[in-house]
Amino acid sequence: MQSQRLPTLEDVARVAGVSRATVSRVVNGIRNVDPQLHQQVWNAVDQTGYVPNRLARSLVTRRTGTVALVVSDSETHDDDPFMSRFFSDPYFGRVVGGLMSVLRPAGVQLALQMVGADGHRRLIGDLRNGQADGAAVLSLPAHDPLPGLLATAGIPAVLIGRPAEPVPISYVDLDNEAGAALAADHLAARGCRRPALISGPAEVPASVDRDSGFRRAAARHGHAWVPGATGNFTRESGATAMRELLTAHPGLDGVFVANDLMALGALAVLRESGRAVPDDVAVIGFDDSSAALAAAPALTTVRHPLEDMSAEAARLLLTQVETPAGRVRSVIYEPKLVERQSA
Amino acid sequence: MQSQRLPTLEDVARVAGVSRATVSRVVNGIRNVDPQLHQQVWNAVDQTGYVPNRLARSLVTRRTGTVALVVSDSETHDDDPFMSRFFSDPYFGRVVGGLMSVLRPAGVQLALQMVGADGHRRLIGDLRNGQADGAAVLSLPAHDPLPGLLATAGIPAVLIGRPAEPVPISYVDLDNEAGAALAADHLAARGCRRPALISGPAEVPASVDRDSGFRRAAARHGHAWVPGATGNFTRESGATAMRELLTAHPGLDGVFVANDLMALGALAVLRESGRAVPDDVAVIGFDDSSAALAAAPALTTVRHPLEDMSAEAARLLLTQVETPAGRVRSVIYEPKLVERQSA
DNA sequence: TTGTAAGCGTTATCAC
DNA sequence: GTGATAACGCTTACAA
Repeated sequence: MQSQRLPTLEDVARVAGVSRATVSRVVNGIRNVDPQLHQQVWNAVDQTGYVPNRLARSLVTRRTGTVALVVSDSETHDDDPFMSRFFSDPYFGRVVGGLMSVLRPAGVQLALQMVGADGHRRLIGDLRNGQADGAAVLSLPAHDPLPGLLATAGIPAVLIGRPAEPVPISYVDLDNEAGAALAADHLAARGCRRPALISGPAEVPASVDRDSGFRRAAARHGHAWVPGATGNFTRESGATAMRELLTAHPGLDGVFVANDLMALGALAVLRESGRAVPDDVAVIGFDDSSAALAAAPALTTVRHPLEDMSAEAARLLLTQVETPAGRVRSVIYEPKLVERQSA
Repeated sequence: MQSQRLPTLEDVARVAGVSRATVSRVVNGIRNVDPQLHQQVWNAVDQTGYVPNRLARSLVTRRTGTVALVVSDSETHDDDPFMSRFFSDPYFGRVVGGLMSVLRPAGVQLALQMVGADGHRRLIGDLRNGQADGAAVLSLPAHDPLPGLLATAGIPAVLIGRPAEPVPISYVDLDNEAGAALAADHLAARGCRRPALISGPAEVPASVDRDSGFRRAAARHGHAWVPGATGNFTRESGATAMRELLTAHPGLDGVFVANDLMALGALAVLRESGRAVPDDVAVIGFDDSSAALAAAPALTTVRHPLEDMSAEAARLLLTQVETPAGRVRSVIYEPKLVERQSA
């Protein structure tokens, strides 16, 4: 019971008693058309239930009204399901929400494109072919060639999170170093004498920045060296890292954790170990995701305005789509510390 | 500096010294072609950097290799930003992850389609026009006409969460009533004498089922009536509801909350009020989302295997795309109780 | 202002 | 096996 063929411009034209071209003009709101016919055409559209075929339209206009959200698939190498981890991280949802908040009013749709190391050529080809009008790219592994490929292909694109190497491509980012410094300062101000650090994966530029930002600021406060452990941004990895740290440095009295999810894990381990937060150990997270409020005690954290950043990314992207000649631009957001109970 | 026109089949054909048709056959892996030419063609493809144009292809094949993830926009009427709320809820990410786990290996892409009450006709039209091969639809408001429209249009589609009214359309769902009953039973088994209930929004079928399932089971345990309050699935609304409940029924000793996020809010309020969980008040959530583990104490909750369900939804959808004639099917998952510390 | 006709890049149906 | 050629549904010069 396949549904019937849909009415086409041709059908509408026949009903309205005009040519295909005229119907096209009316449907696309082009002025030069007799009000009389204008009306006839719209009637015919209603009568036939005509809906323009976007594919056909895009084929000729080279515009799709869609942008791609490109997500790197490369982390899949950890055998554990990358996808469920990535997608259920608050990060993904916040980005989608932010993008949609400007895309939707603009009538632009979002297509999710997961791309592995092998898929680059295909992706670039699809984009150049007009599969989408542009691409928003989520934080990639450090040396991913994608930004460069997009740039040289001249595809409207914006990165969410700076590229690891300089590339002539627009991006939005947070000043991660400054954010981490805020955390170090706050810990120092509370009087922490033995701060420690739980970092994110070294392949992610943001991790690197948070790590160096914290260490640099800690050094300013007289801590030439800060013990650290590394996680992969999941709650579990945060717990593991905290355990390591506690074993090696039982006397630590403050810890900066590179994202809230890992901080949650750290909090749980501290509780198990009988340490009070913040009195015995102060904990500062990063992101101010929903996890921060869920934590007990509520997490002091560095606010990462991801929704705003993503919305801005969408605006930059849309601008680029309109004006492909435009300059490469970057927008850097300033983090701020959200003081709650954990530090 | 617009990038050049991409090579087309025609270009490849010229380079390979064959006809367009032959190139098409080779690229699409159709057998009847001389191994000699086969090689020539692939060489030409490499040499030119040819990538098939999906739009053009889809226009004729009526297949896009894309499915739509349809999200209702209707909740936007609460002025507060629906999008950020919806997208940052773990629900969204878990669904996307589940869908992708089967779509991605199948080489199928996902396009996000937000649709308001006005957008139905357009959406159906786009889908019938072959904008996507099928649609996965996320839990809609109770009386949304969309499922019916999809069914009568004969569009391959599957609902995640049952339709409020019977409609000949495939869906996956959780036995929400049974899940809520599990919670009621557990509370009774712990010896709770004064259970209470925090429900989700009445427009969502799942809320209704959890509500009725809990009440019915509570009745079996001798609680003819259970005091309740209603939230909207956000953490804050859970806190508010808990406050109401505590004011009206200070003696309650157990509460079933219709999702984990609201349970988080409830937990915070109970803590503020000086009540110990689970000793003074036992709390059971629903979903077993990441929030459940983040909670302190860790949340006892009803497991909702959303990733599995979404993966199954994707499989059902793909099957329907292959075999449009196929039967309407539903798959109902059994919930189970995950005992942690809050009850 | 309106119509005619030439594409957009594929696939698919034919003959050869 | 392979190559013309007609769709697919639309936009857009160019004519009228």
